[in-house]
This record gives sequence, structure tokens and C-alpha cells, in this order.
Amino acid sequence: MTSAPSSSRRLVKSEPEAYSYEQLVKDRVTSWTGVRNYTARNNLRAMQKGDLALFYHSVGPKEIVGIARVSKAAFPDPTVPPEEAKLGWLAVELGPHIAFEDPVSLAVIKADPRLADMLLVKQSRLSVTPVTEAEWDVVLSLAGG
DNA sequence: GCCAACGTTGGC
DNA sequence: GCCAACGTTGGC
Repeated sequence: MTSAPSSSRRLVKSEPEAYSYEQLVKDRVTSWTGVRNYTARNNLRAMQKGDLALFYHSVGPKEIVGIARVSKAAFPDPTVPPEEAKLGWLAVELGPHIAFEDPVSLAVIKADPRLADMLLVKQSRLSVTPVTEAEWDVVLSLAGG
């Protein structure tokens, strides 16, 4: 087996007014629905139960606030109307894993040369992105360990 | 509120 | 298949 372990790490984005990490903690589990972008969909499809994902609050706070855990691998998005089912939109189920004591702001990420290639920065509209193992470790260190 | 980036749609 | 128009996202 030589497949890259880094493929199990990702980042998901949400506007906190739509769905926040705090809400995820309250809910314990949520269906991550509504992705309507093919690249993001493909990233969702690769997520396996137990995989971890950085959780980014877009628009307002603009910071990574914690880590979510995949509790159920990709399945057809139940919010898709039947006539669009053939398009293959997917959802996953997420639960809270760790809330950062020190969220990592976009400004800090942009200022760190080790994170210059993060897709969060380079492709800012993509809502589900892979994160390399190196990027993952840097973000966690910036979050205080 | 503005606008850049970028994905999607539809006319040709 | 090309490309202009349009819609959405999200940083600033």
C-alpha cells in the first residue's frame, strides 16, 4: 500500500451564520449538504469515515476554528430535488472533533510562507479542499498544538 | 458595498 | 466547441 496518507486530511468551509462549528458541537452530528460544485463534490467523495477536516468560518471571522471528523462517508445529498439526482451531488456526515483554543486566522495563514500553497488561499471559492500533511501540521501548531 | 475569481449557461 | 453573459462566493 503506497497511497498518500495526506489524502485523508481536508478543509471544509462554512459561513458561521449558515452553520457554525458551535452548532456542530451542539448537534453532535450533521449532514454536510448543499455542495453544488463538481470539484468540491469530488473532494467530498474521497472522504472516509474517521477522516479529519479543518473547519473554516468564512466571510465574517475568516479563521479555522477547529477540526471536524467524518462520521459517515459520502452518500447522495438528500437536499437535492429528484429531477437533479442524476447530477450526483453528495453529502457526508460530520461531527465535532476538536475546537481550537486559538483559531487560526486567514491573515496568519496568508502571512505564513509554509501555507502559501493552501487551496484555501489559492482557490478561495472552493468549499471542500484537500490539505497536505505538512499544511495540517503547521495549522495545528499555529492553533497552539 | 465593491469587485475579482471562477464556475455555469446558452446562443451561435 | 467557443465564448459572452451571468450568477455566486468570499475577501477586502
